[in-house]
Amino acid sequence: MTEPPKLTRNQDLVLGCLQKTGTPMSAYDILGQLKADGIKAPLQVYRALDKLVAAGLAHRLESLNAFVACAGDECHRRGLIAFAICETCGSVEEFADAVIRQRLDGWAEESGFHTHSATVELRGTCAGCTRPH
Amino acid sequence: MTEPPKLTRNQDLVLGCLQKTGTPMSAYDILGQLKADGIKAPLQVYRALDKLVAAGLAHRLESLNAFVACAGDECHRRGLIAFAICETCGSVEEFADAVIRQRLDGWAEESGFHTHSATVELRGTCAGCTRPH
DNA sequence: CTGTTATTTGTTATGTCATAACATAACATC
DNA sequence: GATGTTATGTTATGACATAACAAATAACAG
Ligand SMILES: [Zn+2]
Ligand SMILES: [Zn+2]
Ligand SMILES: [Zn+2]
Ligand SMILES: [Zn+2]
Repeated sequence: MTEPPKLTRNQDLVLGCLQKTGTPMSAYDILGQLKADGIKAPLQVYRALDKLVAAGLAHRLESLNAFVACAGDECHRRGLIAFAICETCGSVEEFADAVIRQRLDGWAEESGFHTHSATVELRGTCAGCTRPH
Repeated sequence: MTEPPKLTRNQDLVLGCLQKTGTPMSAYDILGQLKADGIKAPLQVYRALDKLVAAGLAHRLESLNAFVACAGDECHRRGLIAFAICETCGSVEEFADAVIRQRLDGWAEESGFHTHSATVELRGTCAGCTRPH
């Protein structure tokens, strides 16, 4: 449905790093990992992240000031995504809920608010960390 | 219903500053405003903010890395609050939606996720800024 | 009142996240 | 190959947040 974004070298490196790690990373975490690949300055990372986020290939977690590769299990790239972030193991689950979206849209409509973007993030403990084995 | 928290001097100064301004302020914004009152270091502000947020008298806006006084119109201090942040005028509206809360709780229940805190923030343009006059 | 404990405050230094500004290189398209 | 556009490299700086320790103050039992 969406076009292949054709990543540049830096974008590819940054996305690969996020995917390999699987859990949220700060831009400086990524920078540290990619020193060997010639990435030397924060801006190189932030610029790549901007594009990846815009393309829906990565997400910014506002409550963490960090980034994570899109899980992409379902085609959620249109519409509101929620994140559940485990504070113990760092895992992130993405889920989309049409009802939540509908309620937020409904509130906006009633209030005359024009939404540009929405953030829905849960912080807590994931199932795996609650029952250790 | 909840007891009067009995604010300390610094907490009172910081809350007053937030209330007077009405729109989100960073800790350093507050610091700048309160230099005259003897507040000299970021930590004094952050410590006061921690307590105010814990008491529900102020809120942290994750997507802004900033803080705002609680609007407190309704007794929303128990349960999930959503924020609509105008990117034009900086105004913030708080609202609580039981259905959203229920959906998030439902997802958590199904997934075995134990939620410690939730963030719901909309960024966009408020009614006043959409229709200027 | 007095000693003990817990909380709050003051202060310095440092750590972490993000962007401004400007120069250069790569790439497309005519 | 000139031109406009996008991506990069680099240095410096700005913005947000906390560590660590010392001093003052509040709370409270004896
Ligand atoms: Zn995703
Ligand atoms: Zn976990
Ligand atoms: Zn509130
Ligand atoms: Zn507005």
